[in-house]
Amino acid sequence: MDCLDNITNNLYLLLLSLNRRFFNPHELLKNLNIPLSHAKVLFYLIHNGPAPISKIAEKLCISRPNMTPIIDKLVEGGYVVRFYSEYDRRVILIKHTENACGLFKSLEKTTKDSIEEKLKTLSDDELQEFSQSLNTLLNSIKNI
Amino acid sequence: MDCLDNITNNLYLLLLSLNRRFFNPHELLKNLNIPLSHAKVLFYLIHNGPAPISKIAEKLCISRPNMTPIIDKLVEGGYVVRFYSEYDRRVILIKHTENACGLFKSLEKTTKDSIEEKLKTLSDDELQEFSQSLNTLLNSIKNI
DNA sequence: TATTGTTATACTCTATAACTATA
DNA sequence: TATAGTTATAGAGTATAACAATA
Repeated sequence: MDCLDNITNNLYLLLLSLNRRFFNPHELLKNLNIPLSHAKVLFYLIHNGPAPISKIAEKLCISRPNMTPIIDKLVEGGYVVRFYSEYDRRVILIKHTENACGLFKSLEKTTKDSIEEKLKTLSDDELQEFSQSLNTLLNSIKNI
Repeated sequence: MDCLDNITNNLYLLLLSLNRRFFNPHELLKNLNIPLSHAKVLFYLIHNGPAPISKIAEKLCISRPNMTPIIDKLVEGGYVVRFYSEYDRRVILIKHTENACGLFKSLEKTTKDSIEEKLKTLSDDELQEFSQSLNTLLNSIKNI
């Protein structure tokens, strides 16, 4: 029976290996050719839906005053739109556009193509075993 | 038999999940309370040994002129030292100190503690299965 | 002539305090 | 009085071109 320490260490190693050999989200977002903070805002909106500026700032640890130029640039680029809340006229909500989705879709495709290239170096048997283990991990992680 | 597309997609999902639920190296380095570029230089030196300034700059995609203030700060903090190459007097080599090792060691401990906390929510059976799958993945990844 | 590291400088991103408008 | 978003502004990080020392 592996002890918890050992498993923890292996999971730590797995993360480092995956991030080195496949991709890490930080390097990935840099490939969008927009500042990292802008990319994080788009990523947040795509995964969480429209949100007030203060909420985005709080969740992403970006200071509220800096949100103004960030949103300005994203509006300029056609990646988000501003609209007032119906319930509180102080609140401005931000919503991502189809344009933003397209940006991330193409990034996802590039990444997956690169992963696929690397997986091809495994034999069929190895790949099958790899796939089963992958499914087990994904299921366990859902329970955490 | 799972197709390659499917496996690729699952690996992509695994990376995103792990980075969200456990840690991602970028967020991790931010916890060092030094700028990300400084942390990356230290990480590079610890994993690759002493190196000339231009080489570090090239590998980490940092412009050479910006290396000067970065190294200055790291020297100030006692994390690295400069020394001249014996073979080429133009070259200044950078070496990390024990101080830098300590910084990363404590970061690693904090991270592993947090991972361990999360793994504790799994049942013994789940944990055992998790551990086996983890080992399989680590082995396959070595072959990629 | 080419390369290493530096200086000078302008630009962008970031952090803090103070402001307005709404509640 | 408290909150949302903005403005103003200073500071830190980054990118480009030009420089001195060495090869």
